[in-house]
Amino acid sequence: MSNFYVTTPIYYVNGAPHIGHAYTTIIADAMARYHRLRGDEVYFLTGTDEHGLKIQRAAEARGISPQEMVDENSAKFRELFERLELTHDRFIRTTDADHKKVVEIMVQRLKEAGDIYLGEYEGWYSASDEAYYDESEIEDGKAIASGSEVEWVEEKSYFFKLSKYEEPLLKYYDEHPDFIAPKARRNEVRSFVEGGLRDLSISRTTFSWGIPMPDDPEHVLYVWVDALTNYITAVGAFEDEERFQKFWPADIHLIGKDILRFHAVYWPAFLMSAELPLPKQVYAHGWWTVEGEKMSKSKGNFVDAFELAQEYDLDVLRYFMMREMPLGNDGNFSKARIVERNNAELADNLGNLVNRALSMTKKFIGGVVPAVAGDLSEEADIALRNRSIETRQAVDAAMDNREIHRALEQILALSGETNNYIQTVQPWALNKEGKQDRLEETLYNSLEAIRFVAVLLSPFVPDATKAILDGLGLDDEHRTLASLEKWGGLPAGATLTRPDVLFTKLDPPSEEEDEEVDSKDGAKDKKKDDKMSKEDKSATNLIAFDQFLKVEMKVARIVDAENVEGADKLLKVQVDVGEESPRTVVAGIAKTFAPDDLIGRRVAAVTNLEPAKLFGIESQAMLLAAKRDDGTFALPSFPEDVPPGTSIS
RNA sequence: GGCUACGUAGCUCAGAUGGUUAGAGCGAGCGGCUCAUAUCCGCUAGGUCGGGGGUUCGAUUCCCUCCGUAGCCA
Repeated sequence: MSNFYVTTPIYYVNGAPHIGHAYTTIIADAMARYHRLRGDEVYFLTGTDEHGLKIQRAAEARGISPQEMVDENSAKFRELFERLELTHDRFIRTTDADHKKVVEIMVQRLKEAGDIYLGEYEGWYSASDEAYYDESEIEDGKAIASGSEVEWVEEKSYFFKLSKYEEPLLKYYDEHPDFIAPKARRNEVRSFVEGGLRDLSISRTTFSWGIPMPDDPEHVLYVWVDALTNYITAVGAFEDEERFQKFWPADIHLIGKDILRFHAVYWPAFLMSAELPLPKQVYAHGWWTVEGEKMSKSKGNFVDAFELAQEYDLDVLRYFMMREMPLGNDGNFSKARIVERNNAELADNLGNLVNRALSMTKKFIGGVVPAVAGDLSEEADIALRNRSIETRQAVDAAMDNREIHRALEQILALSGETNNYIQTVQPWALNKEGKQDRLEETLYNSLEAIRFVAVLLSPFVPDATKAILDGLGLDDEHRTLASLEKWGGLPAGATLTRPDVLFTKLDPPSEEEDEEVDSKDGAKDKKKDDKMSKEDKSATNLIAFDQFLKVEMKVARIVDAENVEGADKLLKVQVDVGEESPRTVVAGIAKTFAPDDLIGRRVAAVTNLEPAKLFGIESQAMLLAAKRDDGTFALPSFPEDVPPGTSIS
């Protein structure tokens, strides 16, 4: 048993939570739950970052106090995390009293180390980006990168001697190869630090919504000292030494890759200066694209986290996010993929496994977990047992390596293996043959394997697995990782209750929906408008003119035609569409036309269709024809004076 | 422009410190079972392992170069 401390970033409360916030926090939650299952003492921290000029201005604009504003916005995050059934131990806010106190002490420490001095800061500043820009990054009074307005600002500022920590940081990275993960990120940070570090401005006088600089309240602390310090506030820094010892350093700071530098450079430097231990790992995860496109304000395709939670079952959402995307990679949030994984892996594989095993137990032996001899002798039984125990170990290893997707892969593979086992031992046949003892053995083994699956999966898919474990009549003791060290932990005698459908199958998105998403351009309007117009269109079956323009149609002269062997409907046709050589087209009109009827005719062809293979022949275009009710075809024809390749519109 | 990754079956990805027939899941095709949520099981598919060059007895795995993609930096 050990301790495990996991953090998410604290989220800036200047907007509504989106999919990225949900993702990070869900991962942290799964890690926390997993370690609890392992018997570790866990502390899971998340929260909100609430100071800064942006907030101050937004509050002014609304005519409310900054505090009111952040209370309101922070509540949204808290509410979201409740909706997502997350199990954080604390939701910290940078406006919390204890946090302010710790920040002050932290600054004091940095000062005592001689790492803070008063200087002058000037430059082009964008309030909305909260960033200074170099002269070269400005055009027409706007930041090129973000397009936001900049103003020339000169102010006194306290600086942190970041430059002093260049060497110590590099040394630390080299001595702790896992400190920054994934590896590619480590290289990135390393080369950034190697390029030289400038001292860091840590205070501002241009706004007041923040924690005042100790001994100089004209200044408020600028974001990073304030925000990053939350990680130690929550575990009792400078306050509860015992607790602090227990959980600090954190095992993992989970972050998005956009804030890597702050966590992998500034934060460790602050901690070195304050003579505190550094976190064991900073892990930068990737971003979700949405249906293949980057999320961005300009595209208006931000996925609102509440909508997400409403649209999908929580278990499915969690499972999908963690299974689909290796931590550290980018991933694509696509409805089709969610449906696929839900249906194939959760509903068909696992859901059906549980259902079939429980119903057999009920039907064949009265729904009570049978008592069986402890020793396994059948090969299939032994294989299933070994596989279960190996899976437990593999999942453990995967979690230590932060390979959540692998862990899930392993667990679902065990579910598949259990389906396989049932297929092999065929309890229904044993029942028919009256082989009662063997029947009970096989059912017991199936149920025990299901217990392994459900326990292992419980940190990731909490609700459905709870239903399974409840169904097996298990007490808490039999739901721990420790209870999976040996096979046979499922207590006999419990009466099973079959849970309701665990995972509802979802309908795959229609092609229409797919296309709509694909063709979604920069429309910044709300989705509602979007949906409306789409509905209108689909209702009347209209397509936009530009959609029509995508179809390339040409006059095609048929130069040759022959029957396709083995296919009574198909003709292999060579058509001249004004290109160097004729194209091969496979057309389904053999029942109406004999090859000889066609040669020389000028017809219409779609020439930019994806090639398709029919009976091994690649069809490089499509002939247009009218299909009569009786299934025969009529071809259009063009006069002799229209050359092949003439475009039709 | 510099740096760092990556480019493997239709799709999503594994993998090899260089060595017999390069793997999985999904999709597709075929066959089987019937306990079950039209579920489950088995078999099949032949992908120049981005292009070219080099090192080597042997490279998809090492090196160089080119092309493409992504990230970081300027």
